[in-house]
Amino acid sequence: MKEEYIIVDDLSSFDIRQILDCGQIFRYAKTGEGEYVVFSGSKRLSVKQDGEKAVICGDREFARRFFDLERDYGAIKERLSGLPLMKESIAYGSGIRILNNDPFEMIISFIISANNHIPRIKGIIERLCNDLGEDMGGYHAFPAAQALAQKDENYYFAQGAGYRAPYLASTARAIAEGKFDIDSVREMPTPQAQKYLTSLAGVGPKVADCILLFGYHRTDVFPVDTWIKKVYRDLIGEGATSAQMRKRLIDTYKDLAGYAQQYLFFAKRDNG
DNA sequence: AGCCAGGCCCATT
DNA sequence: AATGGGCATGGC
Repeated sequence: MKEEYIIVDDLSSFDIRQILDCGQIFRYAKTGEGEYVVFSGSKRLSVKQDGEKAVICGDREFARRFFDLERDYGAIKERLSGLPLMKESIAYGSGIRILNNDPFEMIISFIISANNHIPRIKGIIERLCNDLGEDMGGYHAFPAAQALAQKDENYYFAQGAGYRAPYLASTARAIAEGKFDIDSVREMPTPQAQKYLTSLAGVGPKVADCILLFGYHRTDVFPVDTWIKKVYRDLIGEGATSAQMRKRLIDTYKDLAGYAQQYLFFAKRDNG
């Protein structure tokens, strides 16, 4: 297999550390200073970044889409910078990009993420991949729905999924049996897509928004988690429910809400 | 040691 | 429609 790579020489909107650490992906590892390996579905990419450029090794066409390289993040940040709360968080996470990750992987991963710690989420997902994912020669793919559907909730308990175990078994089965059609989500307006996704066990409003944002690049959503609640309380005030926060934040940032959410989330969680 | 984590489900009101 | 208790696990 020939060695393919992409060079990103404009780093004004590309920082691999920020892209990976902003909470949108769980399968990656730091392999050195400015060096990372990243997994999505059955793919593996490696990235080396210094002060001048980033080099992405792996399937070029896949990488271009995965890292959302066609999109003008300068223009997005320019538009957002005039809106409330944005200036400082954009300055802090100026190299963030929203990945185009695999929808099924996002569904399973964010079910596991509910009320959980990121290091533990990573561990559970890694165990599932090693155990049930196709051996790609040196690493394992994310497991197919059919592989996950063959396991029952006892298995997921044993992998450390806790009370999410039955959700994983149920959702994997629904998808493997074709009762839930992952591709049909693409055709749905966002509210309908959210409603459809929440029909899956373990998927509520927040997890659905994460799936839509990271798996379908639907940016008119705003996942409200504990970190966003902290931001909201600090900057706006007490008393609002998650649904009220979500509505107000989408009203504020509109079609760019998903981007705004990542800048706010990362600045709060990474920087405090 | 106890609090908390990228919340959801379900019973109750 | 809205609210609140319960929940497995392990990092800190």
